[in-house]
Amino acid sequence: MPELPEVETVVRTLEHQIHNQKIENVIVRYPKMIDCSPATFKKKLVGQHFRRFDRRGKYLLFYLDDILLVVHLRMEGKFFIQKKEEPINKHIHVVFQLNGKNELRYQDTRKFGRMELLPLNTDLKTFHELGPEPFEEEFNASYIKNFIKGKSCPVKSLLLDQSFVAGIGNIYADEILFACRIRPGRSVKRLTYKDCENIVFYTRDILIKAIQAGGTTIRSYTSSLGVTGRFQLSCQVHAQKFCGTCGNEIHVKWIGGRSSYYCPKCQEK
DNA sequence: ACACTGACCTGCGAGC
DNA sequence: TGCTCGCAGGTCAGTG
Repeated sequence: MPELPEVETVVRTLEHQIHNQKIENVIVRYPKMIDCSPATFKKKLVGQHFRRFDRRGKYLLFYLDDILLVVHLRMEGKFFIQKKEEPINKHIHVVFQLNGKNELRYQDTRKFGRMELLPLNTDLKTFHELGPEPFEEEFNASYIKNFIKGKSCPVKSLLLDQSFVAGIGNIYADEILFACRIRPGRSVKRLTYKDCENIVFYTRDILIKAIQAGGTTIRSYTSSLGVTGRFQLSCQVHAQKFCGTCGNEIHVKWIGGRSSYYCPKCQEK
């Protein structure tokens, strides 16, 4: 699933492939995917060029000449650069026809992804109620201590809360907590200052390693150039049967509406 | 204000 | 074999 590292990989790959390309036409095949009418969407995008590429949390940011196109891939959203004559499968919901032979196609089996158009000067700091980026200095142990004051949720829910820190999803939340030796169900009330320091350290450590892996393991699909960095970080606990460290059986618990994987031996309550 | 639940979607695998 | 059912996961609206 696209979390921060995968979104980062997609952004950098697309930047390489379609920088300065012009949108000549837009076809919206599933209107619920966008935040306005297909006619408006098309009108605002045709004639624009892809000038700059960035990421905020799990959101992809495409800076065009006069407008900002924001895309959230949710669970299964993928971008492909394909030749215009290539057949369009039923899961492709938005097509950006570019100058030249190619199209930028958005595919999303479960139709969960969303696209929106915003002014170029949109304040990304408070955008979608997002918290700091994991690599910003603002995300530190004192910030965490302050954020959890008066709260009582499980620490797993804290990591998934995008207003706490932007970009962590279910898989990396489990991996970060394993590295910190904290059980996902532990209340944030029981986090020590040292735990908070560890959360900051291992969040960055794991995300950096995942980004690096994403940069090197992009898989090409059969007839098209895949732009989704489908890396799979070798997980220690998430979706594993046995602990990568002690070999103990991994437990799965339902926390905050998500399955959470942990090692009862390596991670403390 | 905070915490939890269901809706949004489709494909896949388990169980009958 | 063919059916139903539950699960996967990010975000947000709605409820308690």
